[in-house]
Amino acid sequence: MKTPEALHMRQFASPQQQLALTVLHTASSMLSRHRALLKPYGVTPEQFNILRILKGQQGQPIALRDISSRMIDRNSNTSRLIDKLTKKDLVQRESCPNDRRRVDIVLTPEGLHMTDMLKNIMDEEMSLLEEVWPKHLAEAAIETLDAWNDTQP
Amino acid sequence: MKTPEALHMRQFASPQQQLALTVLHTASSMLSRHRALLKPYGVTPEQFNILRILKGQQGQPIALRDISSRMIDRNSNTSRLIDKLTKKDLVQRESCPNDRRRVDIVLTPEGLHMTDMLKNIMDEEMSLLEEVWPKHLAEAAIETLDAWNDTQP
DNA sequence: CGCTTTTCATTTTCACAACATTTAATTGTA
DNA sequence: TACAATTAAATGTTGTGAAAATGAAAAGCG
Repeated sequence: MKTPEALHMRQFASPQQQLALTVLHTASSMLSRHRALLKPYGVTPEQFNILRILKGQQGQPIALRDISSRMIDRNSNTSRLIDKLTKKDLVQRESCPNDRRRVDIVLTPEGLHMTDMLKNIMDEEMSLLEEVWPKHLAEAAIETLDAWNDTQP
Repeated sequence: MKTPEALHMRQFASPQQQLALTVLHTASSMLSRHRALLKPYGVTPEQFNILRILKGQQGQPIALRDISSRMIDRNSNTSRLIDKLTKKDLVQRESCPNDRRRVDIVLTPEGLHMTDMLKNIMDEEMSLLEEVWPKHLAEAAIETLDAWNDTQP
């Protein structure tokens, strides 16, 4: 269902305002799908975001603070999310010898396995997008949205 | 900051996947701004969403159920959000004579006043988008995103 | 050195989302 | 008409995001 229909809005103040609402609505809808896809595995999209970042580290430890700064949602409570992942034995905290304030995080073997599996599921979901969005239109939309993101600190 | 820089991602699996992450990141960033803008008035974006829907009704009552169906985030607990707004005397519950299960919601005069003020603030915020997004690019991005939304129920 | 400031992680508080259950009213149907 | 099924809203519980407060360690500086 397209955004105007979904929000029961016949007309918008401007195309720019309509795009803003469309972005918010689309993100909410995508996130719902991701949540449902990951749910059977007891992992939330926010937790998967962390797993994905850790996988990108290829075994190299990364400080909690640096995980936070790379997350889609900057303000989430990373400490608590790491707690959850630790309880599931997917990640492990390690003390950082040269700076005792820091806490390094690494994937456990089990966490790596889980991440690989979830990544397959999410990649499959993402590949559906390729049938909906022609490459050049996707690239154009990225440029448009990032033009705004670039005005933000 | 553009999305790849913000997420510290050098490259993406596909432009489509990059767009998905860009949409999620943009929405999160926009919502943060809205939250901060509305905060001085003790209203959250979710609550403002309801106020905006009610204003669109132009004084005509609307059932709680119909508010839910028009919200950007479909999953929110509208009953409780209405509670918050009622406590602030911004909206009022009214019994619906032809169906006593339903509860009609209307803006109070104070709520209308508050909504007008907040709408001005949000419209000003939205007008900044007009400087960033040329009209035709905004229209193109809307079409692209809604092509995906249209595949969703 | 000693002191303040900054940085990093955790904890806390509040608001909302997710999901299940409950209560009440209406509809459908034998 | 009786009664089950459905619908609407409220409520209870748990988890989580947002933002601020707290505590501990390091850095900066007179």
